[in-house]
Amino acid sequence: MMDKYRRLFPDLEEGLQRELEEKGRLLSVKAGQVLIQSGQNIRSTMIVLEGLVKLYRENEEGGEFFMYHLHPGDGCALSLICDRTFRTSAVTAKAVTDAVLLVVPLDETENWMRQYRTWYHFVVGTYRRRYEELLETIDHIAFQNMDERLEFYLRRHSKALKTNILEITNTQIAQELNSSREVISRLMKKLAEDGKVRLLKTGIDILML
Amino acid sequence: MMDKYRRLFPDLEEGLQRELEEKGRLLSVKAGQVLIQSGQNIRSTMIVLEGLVKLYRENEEGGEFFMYHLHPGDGCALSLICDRTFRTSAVTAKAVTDAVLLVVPLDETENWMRQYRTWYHFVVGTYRRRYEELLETIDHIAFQNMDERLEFYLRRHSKALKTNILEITNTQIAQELNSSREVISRLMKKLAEDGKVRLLKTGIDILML
DNA sequence: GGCTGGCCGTGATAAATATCACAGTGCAAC
DNA sequence: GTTGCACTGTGATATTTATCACGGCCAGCC
Repeated sequence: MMDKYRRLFPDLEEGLQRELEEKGRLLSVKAGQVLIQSGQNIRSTMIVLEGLVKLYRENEEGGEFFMYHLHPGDGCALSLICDRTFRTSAVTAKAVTDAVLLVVPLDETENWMRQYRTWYHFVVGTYRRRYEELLETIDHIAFQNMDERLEFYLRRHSKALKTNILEITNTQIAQELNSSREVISRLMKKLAEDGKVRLLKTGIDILML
Repeated sequence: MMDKYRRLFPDLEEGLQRELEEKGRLLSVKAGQVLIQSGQNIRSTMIVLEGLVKLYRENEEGGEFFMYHLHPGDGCALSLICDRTFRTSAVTAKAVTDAVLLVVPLDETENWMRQYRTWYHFVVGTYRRRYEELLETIDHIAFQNMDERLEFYLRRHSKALKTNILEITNTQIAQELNSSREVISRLMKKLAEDGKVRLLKTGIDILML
């Protein structure tokens, strides 16, 4: 299992590699399992080695809002954020598929930052990518209508899961876009009429990639 | 002027302080001046020493969207992001008031990251705070209606500018919230009726803090 | 004075989205 | 089979926001 690193991070310094194996803890989780909940006090960060994790934002009234996915090799920029006084709203991480995570105590990482150049680049890169994804997300809610946002959502998920066929309910999509089932249902119908998707008994076939 | 640091960053290591004075360049800008535009290739980062800077997101059709302010002592998390291939939409930074910036080449900062603990904390802290503000912004566009967003906007700006009286036009607010002048005008009227603001000839008196 | 341009307010209307009510379908449990 | 449950589709309607069209106000300028 430890050789997973080598594929995901081919250029690790030897020392860092040893430290990761020593201090890191492997964690296997089932699809659907919640990894980080509301303002939990997090004292470790995690890196996805296998599977897919999704992050979303929650508010008081149970609304949730999809932010982005973490793929194998991605770190969680948020774990560096979560150890703060949090308000009622929060960030939640959930495994989309079965997944394997590498969990590292935050005490270690501060030193690695100084000692290992590749770790530094990894952290900075992680922040940068998450930040850009958030910006992209903002673009979509700020500037686009539901139909465009829905298309984007489908594309994004189809890409993340590497499949044309999404097994996902309209209800779920509505939640993650903070819309309502009926609206998604109607928009989906239009997408089907436009030949952009095909509606299956159970799932959606994305044709528009 | 260089003693500005001491107030903003009282705990700098001596070495870092010397480096900042040596490698950093002071830059004075006028209110309204644009500091970072669209996918410019940025090779230096900046720290606000005096004044107020605002960041917003732009899209193709000239829409803009206010993200957050930078206050004295705040660094620009984005300059670490901007040196990437950018799409048509981009981030823009503009001085709200006359301002003084400290500009530091990015080549230096990577070393400081390893050498100086306070710099490390400064950078991580910067990322963390900007990230949180983005999340907060997302909350507002995702979960709230215009009236609530407007209130939040007014509060935020009044706090940032440390004044109850905002000299700002409805047109401008509409742009930054990606709405339209008429909508803001009507909502503002309601806010006035509710006693939350007072509309002056030129400006808005915020009563609701 | 009489333009002009920028701002504001407002009614009328349109478009986008949310909500409500209800019926249908498939499926699993009893 | 029938009951319950989760999901879906759809019409009717309400709410929110955007757009259009207009007139008024004020400051700067010729």
